[in-house]
Amino acid sequence: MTSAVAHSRPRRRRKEARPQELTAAALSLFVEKGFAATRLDEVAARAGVSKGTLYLYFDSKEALFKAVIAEGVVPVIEQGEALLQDFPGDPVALLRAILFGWWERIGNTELGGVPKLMFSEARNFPDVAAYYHEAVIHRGQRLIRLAINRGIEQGVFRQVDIETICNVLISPLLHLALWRHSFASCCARDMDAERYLECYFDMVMNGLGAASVPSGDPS
Amino acid sequence: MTSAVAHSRPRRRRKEARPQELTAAALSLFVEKGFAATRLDEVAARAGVSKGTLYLYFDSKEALFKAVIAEGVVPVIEQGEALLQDFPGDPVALLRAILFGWWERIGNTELGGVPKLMFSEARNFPDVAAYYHEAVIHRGQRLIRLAINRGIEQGVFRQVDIETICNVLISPLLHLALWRHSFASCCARDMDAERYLECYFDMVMNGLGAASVPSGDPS
DNA sequence: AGTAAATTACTGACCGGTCAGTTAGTAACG
DNA sequence: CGTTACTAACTGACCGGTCAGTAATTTACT
Repeated sequence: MTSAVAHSRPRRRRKEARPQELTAAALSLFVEKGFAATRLDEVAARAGVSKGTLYLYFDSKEALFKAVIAEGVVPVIEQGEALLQDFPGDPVALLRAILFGWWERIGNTELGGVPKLMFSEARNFPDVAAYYHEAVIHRGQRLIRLAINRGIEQGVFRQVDIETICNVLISPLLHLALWRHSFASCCARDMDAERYLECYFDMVMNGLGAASVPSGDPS
Repeated sequence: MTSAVAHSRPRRRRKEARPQELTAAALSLFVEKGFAATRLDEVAARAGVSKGTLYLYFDSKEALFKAVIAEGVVPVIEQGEALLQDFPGDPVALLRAILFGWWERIGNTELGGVPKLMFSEARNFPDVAAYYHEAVIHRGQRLIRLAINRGIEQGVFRQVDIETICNVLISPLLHLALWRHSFASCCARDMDAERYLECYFDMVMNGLGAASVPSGDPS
């Protein structure tokens, strides 16, 4: 972050930093108000520039959308792949690290609004959807699949339909993230995230036939 | 006899049937293209009337949205409540009937697009969201909760956080429905529903500590 | 019966606001 | 000076909502 300077907003020339600032502003607003409801004037304003400037760096609103994903979510997937690569612990701990890692780095952050965005807009922007599917979903599924596979090989998990189960396993996390970015704001009685996650992981481990490990707090 | 103009449609007056026809058309289009992207001209056209007529029956686009829910989803919830009332079988069969019933009557029909609609638009239309939460979500949660409770009382299910687990249980079904109305259209081969449901219910039953079908699991 | 008057379901052109995208021009550098 | 990052005013399509008018149907009267 650049130190905030004069309020009078002198024109600044910061070609290097602009794209990052714009995608950050766009992520916030997309998550907050939805893609369609976000005006590009707002995105530009929040990034401290005019709408014209935005168009110097991105060809269209859709291109900005794609950039938000590429800068925001994809790096987290890469972190996950690195984690899998050299993970020391047992399969239960690995699976836990992946699922709770998803929650910590995506679900429980501003990025948690991205799945909602994607479900909402996939039909309207098939190109973006295809990119997201390839760069995020597919790779995320692979992460979980490999972790479960490792567990089955070691006899820690029972035999399951690996290909399918990764989608089942991620569902409750997605659900919680979707909830937070939709109904949560209009329902006093909220889902308690901590309780939800505990209940969820307990359920998953029982479902996989692994003795439920009394879990320390994530983070 | 070249009666020149051969006008298109003769005007028909069908006051009774209109609201139903309009909500049906609206459901199709909302599910197909999303709420924001659906133009009221289209809805009217599909129902065989003009946009002006639509406004004779509904005050606004939002009112039409609410009517779509009230006519489409709420009756199914009521069916579920009737099912619970006088269900003959054991808790496992009851829970199965509720969850698979949801899939058959909502997830696997046109109504399966409604959850996506709601997650997408809840923030933009808090009134509709509040109505949906009260008339659908809350009552749906109650159904599952009662079924699980019955299972615990009879010692068929293990002790779990009932309040929380109903949200976990419904997640994979929601996920599948969301998928079908978003990425499915842009990803050639993905998510076989039957296989998914089988894997899902097997997981749920193991997670609840009830031996599903096959494995001679002790205790 | 016929037919005129009254009622009501319906139409479609129109309005006003919104917003993605453009461009002519301005300020900040070297 | 020239180049370039940037701005602000602009455009044009789009769409929710309106309303003056029209066609279908019923009622009233002969």
